[in-house]
Amino acid sequence: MVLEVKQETCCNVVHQEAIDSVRQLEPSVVEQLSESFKALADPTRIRILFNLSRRELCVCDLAEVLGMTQSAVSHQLRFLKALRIVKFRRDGNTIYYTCDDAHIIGLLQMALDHVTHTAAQEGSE
Amino acid sequence: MVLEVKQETCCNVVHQEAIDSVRQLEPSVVEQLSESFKALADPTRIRILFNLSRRELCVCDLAEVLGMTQSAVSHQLRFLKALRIVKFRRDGNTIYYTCDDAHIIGLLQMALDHVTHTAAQEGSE
DNA sequence: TGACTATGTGAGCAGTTGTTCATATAGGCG
DNA sequence: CGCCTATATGAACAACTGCTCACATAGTCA
Repeated sequence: MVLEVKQETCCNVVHQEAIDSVRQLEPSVVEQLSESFKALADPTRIRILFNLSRRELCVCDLAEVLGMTQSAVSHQLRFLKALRIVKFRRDGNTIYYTCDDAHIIGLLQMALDHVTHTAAQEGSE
Repeated sequence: MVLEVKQETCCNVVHQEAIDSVRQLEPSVVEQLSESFKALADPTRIRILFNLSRRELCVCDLAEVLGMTQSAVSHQLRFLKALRIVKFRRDGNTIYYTCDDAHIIGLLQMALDHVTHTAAQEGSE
């Protein structure tokens, strides 16, 4: 019988009590979390969501406001639609989008508050 | 003199008052926002930050807890260090990391509350 | 119906990301 | 010093992202 010298982990200084004490998040929860944050992890999507949380806009309006092509905006809206973060209604040829996802808007607002608050603080220091 | 038929925007149904009413975020603000969300937009980083917000852990501990290589964890910690989201202290060969970034922890907690709350709701419906 | 318009979408491409592998660094200890 | 260990890091690579371009779709209006 061979005495196995298992090098399972990167080192031997694993603090067992520390590891045991950690509450692990469920994989599905972690996935959902990262999905939410991914939606907000892009400047274009942040600007789209910020605008759509304040008023209904059609794709053209968004393209104009963001200074981007209609196609680029449409692709991002598709992404946000798939995550059910934005809603839309059709009026003739025009499609109006909105964002009433309280969760996403909450995250965005919280981060925005922090950034503007921090900036104001640094300005007064 | 040629009559220019400029097709500047994607269409002509741009709602001018809508566009004028939009308050645009400053580019630097948008960058800061997306930077924060990017930090949380990856399952590995979410798990690292969640653990480090609850207790101090060394790289080995994290690798063990996450079931990942020391190298992979170290690369992510480097990323989080660059954003000043995690702090560390050296004790001999061992380096202990923590996360006391209230902003990031707040975002993570808010999203976590929403996910677990939503899951609980759906379970009871 | 047919021309026109607003939006959607697939392919392609450059840039980014997250990991692995091999190796470097840096402290501890004999 | 020399060897061991914990961590850091550069290169490489596959996967993913966000955009552009060309074209498809679907509604309007004559």
